[in-house]
Amino acid sequence: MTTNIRTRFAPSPTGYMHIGNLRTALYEYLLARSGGGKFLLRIEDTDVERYVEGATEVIYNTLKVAGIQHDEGPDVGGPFGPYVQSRRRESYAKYAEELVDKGGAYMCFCSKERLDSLKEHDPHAKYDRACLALTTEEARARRDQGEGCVIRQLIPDGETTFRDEIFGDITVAHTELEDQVLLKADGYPTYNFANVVDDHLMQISHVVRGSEYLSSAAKYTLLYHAFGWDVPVYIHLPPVMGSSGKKLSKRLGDSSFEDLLREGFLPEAIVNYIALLGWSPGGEREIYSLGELEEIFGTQGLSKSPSIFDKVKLTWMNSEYFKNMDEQKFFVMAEPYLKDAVKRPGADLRLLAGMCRPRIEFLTDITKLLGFIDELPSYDIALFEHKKMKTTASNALENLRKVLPRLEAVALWDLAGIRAELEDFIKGEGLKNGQVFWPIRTALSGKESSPCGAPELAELLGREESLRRIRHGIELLEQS
RNA sequence: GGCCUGUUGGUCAAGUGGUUAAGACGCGGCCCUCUCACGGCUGAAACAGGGGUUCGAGUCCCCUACGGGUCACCA
Repeated sequence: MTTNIRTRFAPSPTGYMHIGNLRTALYEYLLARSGGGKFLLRIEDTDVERYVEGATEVIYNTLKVAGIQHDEGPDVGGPFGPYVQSRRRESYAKYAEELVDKGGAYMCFCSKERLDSLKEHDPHAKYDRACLALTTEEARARRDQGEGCVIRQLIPDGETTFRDEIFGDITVAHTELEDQVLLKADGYPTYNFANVVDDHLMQISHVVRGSEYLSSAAKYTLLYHAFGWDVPVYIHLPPVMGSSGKKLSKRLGDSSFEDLLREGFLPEAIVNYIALLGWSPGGEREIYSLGELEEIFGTQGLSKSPSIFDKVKLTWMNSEYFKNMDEQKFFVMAEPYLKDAVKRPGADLRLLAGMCRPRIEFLTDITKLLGFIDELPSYDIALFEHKKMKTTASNALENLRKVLPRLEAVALWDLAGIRAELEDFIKGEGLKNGQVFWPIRTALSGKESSPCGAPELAELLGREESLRRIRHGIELLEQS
């Protein structure tokens, strides 16, 4: 059994961390943690043209907020640095030379034009190996004279079989493979090369990446063989798709991690949701903290087929996180929204927080939920009619008129006092609860639903405001 | 187009030859109840199609269909 698990998240800094990327990072992190190993971050910035300013900050921040902390990386250091590929250039050149000497690669001087012309008749034509005819000495001499060149991998005859943890054994005939460029003319390595070299040097044991690399894996395997290095365990993840059925992307308007946070999703909920998107621990449980996931994660639960990102289910999970959250923590998070929604002095914000908690999917829902407290919305008297409550406009009016003086006479305006008075009234009149509670609740809130019932509303609003709203309700009913 | 690969309810998914094919989200109904929400119960809803192998196939094999990936001096 492997005990030295080392995984890595190796994004290229494009400035946009989509959910699929984050999930990959999460699985890499969980795999390392579940085996007591290390998780590292490596920035793959070998494409100078695509570099985006500030993009690495997005990566750091996303991982931090998600709680996916790396043990080694550009910002935290580590024994295998630097962890930024642009700062490891000499290393790639050195290994490329080594591979040339070992016969696993060769220099190529072909121009872009010549390469293009090869594809004129067949766009899928492979490089014709023209430069393979050169001896290494000839090639080096030309290069020393300043002629631009790239280094290409020499694909031998035959076929390669590699194993993927998810997909099993895959065999690829070498005729399908091209002598791909390993070192570009600008001296930078291609992803295909840098990845293999770095993964080896950083002693990565498990390579987790998107399944778009599956068809390249044979080439990487050949590279490891050519160097005489151990091949890591491959884990190719199927993609996360948007509701369009296409892979998640910024272009299609799919939300990034940061977008989701802005929309009000909790990082814990997002992490929990994406952990289960393409992986299952088995069993029926669905709510897991990051710490719990670290304990139970394993590659055997990984799915082979793509998954569609479902914001509706994520929304449900978000509300679950509010419901299960520590009371004080919820209050601290909700407080700004509560204060914004309810300006009335003396409002019991903790009580309100407790009411909102099981009723919200997002913190912003609080505003809608409590807006009626400061100001009674204008409402239609049709609200007083409720079939199930057995209320009509006329009996609502009648009951409100009757109960008003009773409420006016309540000595101590608190929940117990109000409730006792109302219950006594109902009993005395021989009515159903709803016939009294419903009209009062309606008059007090002006809404068809409220986060609490009539007595609670009355206490919340206070004697004066409550009586005022009930009188207003009576007036509305009288006018019709 | 070649090659690689996938396909269980609308969605996420369990299932590794014998099950009435779990569970969750969403949707419908009921209960609780002064509304809404929570909670509880419940319903509709799936093995892409066709051939094999087998006493027996969602599970193994083949073909077809549909989908995804890849074929760059991008990652």
